[in-house]
Amino acid sequence: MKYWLVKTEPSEFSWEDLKAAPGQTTPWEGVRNYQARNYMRKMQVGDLVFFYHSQTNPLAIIGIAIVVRGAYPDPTQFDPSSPYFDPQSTPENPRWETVDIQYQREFSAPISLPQLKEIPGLENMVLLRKGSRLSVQPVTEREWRIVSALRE
DNA sequence: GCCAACGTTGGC
DNA sequence: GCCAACGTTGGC
Repeated sequence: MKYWLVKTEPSEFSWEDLKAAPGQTTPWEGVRNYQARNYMRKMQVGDLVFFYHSQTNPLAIIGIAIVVRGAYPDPTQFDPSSPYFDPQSTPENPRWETVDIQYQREFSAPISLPQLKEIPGLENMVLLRKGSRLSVQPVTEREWRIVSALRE
């Protein structure tokens, strides 16, 4: 099993949206970055995912989701009415993929970015690296244990 | 709203 | 294949 972190602007798709989704499950659509896509390709059913809110207050990890379906072509790339439409992508040769994630648990309180920066052992976490913009990131097992131990 | 960091595009 | 220009992300 592997561990991951996904970033989202809550004005686009929030933790509350995930909880309210049918089956508390959503396709993680709209990722249009090759590195992030490549990580999604490595995601397997049962992998755990930190859910992080960006561009908001507080900047924080809110809870944990679980991968319930591994990578498959992101349907929004074929939909001309979608903001994620990619005219260069075809069903025969799709460029972008998505995974399905499901709500797993919510932390008793969000773990904020400033707080994470204080915690020994997280110095190399991708989220905390300067200029890191990756919206889908790997988390090491050790980082996962340190962060999840901060909350019930 | 600013701006640093990063990714992508396209001329050459 | 280089790299300047441009667009986007995201913390502050």
